[in-house]
Amino acid sequence: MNAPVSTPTSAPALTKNQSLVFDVLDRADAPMSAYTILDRLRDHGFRAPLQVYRALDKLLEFGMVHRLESLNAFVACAHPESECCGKGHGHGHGTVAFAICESCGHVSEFHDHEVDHRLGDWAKAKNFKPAKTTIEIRGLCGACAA
Amino acid sequence: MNAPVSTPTSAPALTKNQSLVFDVLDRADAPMSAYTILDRLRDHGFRAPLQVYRALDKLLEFGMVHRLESLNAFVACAHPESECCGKGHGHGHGTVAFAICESCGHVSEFHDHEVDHRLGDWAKAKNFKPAKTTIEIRGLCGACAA
DNA sequence: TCAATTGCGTTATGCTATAACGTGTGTCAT
DNA sequence: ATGACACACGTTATAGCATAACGCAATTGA
Ligand SMILES: [Zn+2]
Ligand SMILES: [Zn+2]
Ligand SMILES: [Zn+2]
Ligand SMILES: [Zn+2]
Repeated sequence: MNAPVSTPTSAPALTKNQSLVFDVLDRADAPMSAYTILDRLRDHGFRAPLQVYRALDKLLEFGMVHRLESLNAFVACAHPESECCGKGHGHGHGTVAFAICESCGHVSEFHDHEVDHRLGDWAKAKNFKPAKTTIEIRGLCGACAA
Repeated sequence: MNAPVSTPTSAPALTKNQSLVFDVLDRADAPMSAYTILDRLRDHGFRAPLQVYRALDKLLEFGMVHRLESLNAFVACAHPESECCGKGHGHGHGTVAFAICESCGHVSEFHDHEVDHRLGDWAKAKNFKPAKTTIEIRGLCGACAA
């Protein structure tokens, strides 16, 4: 009864907890910490941080959620469809960058091919094998800077 | 008696605590968490995390130390001398990137002009005002990948 | 001399993340 | 069927990272 429930879509089947966590993130208009997510889901039976962290781990693995390292918080993936650099695994995308407004909390997710390649070239030159790359720009969005 | 002690160098004068924290980081061959630094300095009278965090805040402000967001840890600045993009404030440097080996902990700090400008261009196009940019590549260094 | 500023030390607290245990439920080869 | 396995789940406890709030001491510069 705890197995993932398949859906008519092509996305990975999510369990109940995973769906609940994803829905909260997807509806949010700013990054959320695991504990904030937990509080939002108390009415749905969530009682402990691990319930959130376990769901987040899977959602991260599926590429449906991103972790913002500079905030210790999470956002639903919002990268544009039909991205370049698809790595074959369906929804997959290459390295992505985030612009985070420190005033309103809005996050813009984007991909820059050139940046990606520059960093890849550096790694190749140094014989470094990248596993995961984090790019986060903190600042003020257009609306808040005006 | 707690005022900064001036030195013969051009660097900002550091207080005793700031010097102790910086020395620990400068001698380390891997990033250190604030609590690890604290433990290293118990013999020098450090008793509480705030003593470390306050010193780190200043060292970050001086640009002598960097925070690795994906590790919640700190490293002494090791960017090459005579960098481009100097912003006028002496030691100052533009956005810097880190390659972090997940096996041996070694960190390489580098600056890539092209990446910097690409991200700057994106920001300009989106009317986003960057305050601080984080670039961290986690992976395996040449020695560990071999 | 009197504020304002800065650094310091201490205690307490809050936020973020994982360890370790056991349960239930599907899957699949035997 | 039945056992082994993988996986999701729930719970309690603990570990790791960071700051709030208080007061004191020294420096600086009106
Ligand atoms: Zn994405
Ligand atoms: Zn904003
Ligand atoms: Zn540096
Ligand atoms: Zn290494």
